[in-house]
Amino acid sequence: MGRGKIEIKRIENSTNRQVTFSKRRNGIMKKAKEISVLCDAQVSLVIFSSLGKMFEYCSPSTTLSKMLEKYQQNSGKKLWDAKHENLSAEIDRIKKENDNMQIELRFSWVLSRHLKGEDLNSLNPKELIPIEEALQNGLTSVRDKQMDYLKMLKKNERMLEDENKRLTYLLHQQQMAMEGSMRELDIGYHHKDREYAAQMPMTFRVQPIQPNLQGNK
Amino acid sequence: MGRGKIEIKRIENSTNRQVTFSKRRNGIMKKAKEISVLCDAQVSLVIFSSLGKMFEYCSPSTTLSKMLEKYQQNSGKKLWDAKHENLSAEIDRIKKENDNMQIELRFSWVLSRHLKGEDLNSLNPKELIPIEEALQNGLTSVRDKQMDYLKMLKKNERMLEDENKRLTYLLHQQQMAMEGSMRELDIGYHHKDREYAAQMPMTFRVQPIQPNLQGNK
DNA sequence: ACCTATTTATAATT
DNA sequence: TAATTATAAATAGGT
Repeated sequence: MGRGKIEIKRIENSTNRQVTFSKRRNGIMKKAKEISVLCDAQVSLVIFSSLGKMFEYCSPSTTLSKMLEKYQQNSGKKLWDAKHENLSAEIDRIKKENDNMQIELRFSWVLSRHLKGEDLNSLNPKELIPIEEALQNGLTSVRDKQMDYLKMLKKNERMLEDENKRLTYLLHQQQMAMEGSMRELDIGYHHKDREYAAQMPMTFRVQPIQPNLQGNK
Repeated sequence: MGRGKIEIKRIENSTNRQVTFSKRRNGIMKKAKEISVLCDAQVSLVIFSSLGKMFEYCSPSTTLSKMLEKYQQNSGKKLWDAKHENLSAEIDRIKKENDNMQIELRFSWVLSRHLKGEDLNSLNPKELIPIEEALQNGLTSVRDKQMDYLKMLKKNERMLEDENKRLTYLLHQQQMAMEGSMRELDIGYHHKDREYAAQMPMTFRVQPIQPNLQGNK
């Protein structure tokens, strides 16, 4: 069917192979269409080239999905049931995980409730004891922690107060020094001290800090 | 391609159509095989005759399932619709549920830990307050419940003691009555009282109950 | 991609 | 239905 007869075996020359593929692909597609029309048949044809490019034909009266459905009915072979079973298994796995978590959650939830003193009627006196202990311990821990925080705050406060005093003192000293040197340099402007102070940037004005933290004796 | 040219349209003569189908089916199958071999291509071909008979070709290097898998990847079309979609949706749904539960579980777990006085460093002082309150309430509830049980036990104990006294009294009376009537009926057997008592069923012997419950004053 | 000699497929006939 | 055969169609190799 050409200038020379060819053996049906892989064409080693890559270019030739490509060309032949293209020609024969067209040919087979055409044949598929023709048999569909002439013989009222349903044809589905999927071709992948050696480079992975895909080509497809499906008779106009149907779809690939329908064809495959019929295929399964006809052949008894399962095309997507493997996938299907994988998914089902996945579902089972996740559901199990879910159940376990639900149990854990329920457990944790019940414990929380008991620790909050709720739903105690479901417990017998013996079961109340560890709960009571846990609560006692919890309360102790929480109060210890609060005490820690308190101590920390007070310590901080003290440090800030000390630092404040120090700064106040330093600034006062500085101010005194400045006023002193000004008086020496320019006695005439002495009466304008208030104006001068008003022009001074805020950062240089000395204000004793009023801590608003509540210290208890 | 034959003794005469034919138009590509449905062959009305049924026999001719069948014959043509058969011939062309062979032809197309052969072509499919050839392109597979010559061009290193993968071909899947499914044909249904107008009477529903199925014919199939698939390149030896692959299977229909694999081809269809590749088809889906390549085309983005979904072949295994409803069932598959449903399962996937189910998986998504359950996974979401799972995630939510995990979050809840984590939350509940952290709360439990806090209520047990663990991991308190992750809380700031403000957050400690509700925990402390919850613990205080919990402890109160638990102790109330314990007190309830105690009261119930003591009440029970009292009731049992009273009942005991009553029964002891009744039995004693009965015994006295029996001994009296025996003495009247059979004075000669009076000295065999001890033997008689030994043959008496245990249930009729009066024993004062010794409660082993610890009553506090 | 086009051409065309040649092979191949197949429509009509037996 | 199967074989035959004349002819249409497909295509290999060349340009």
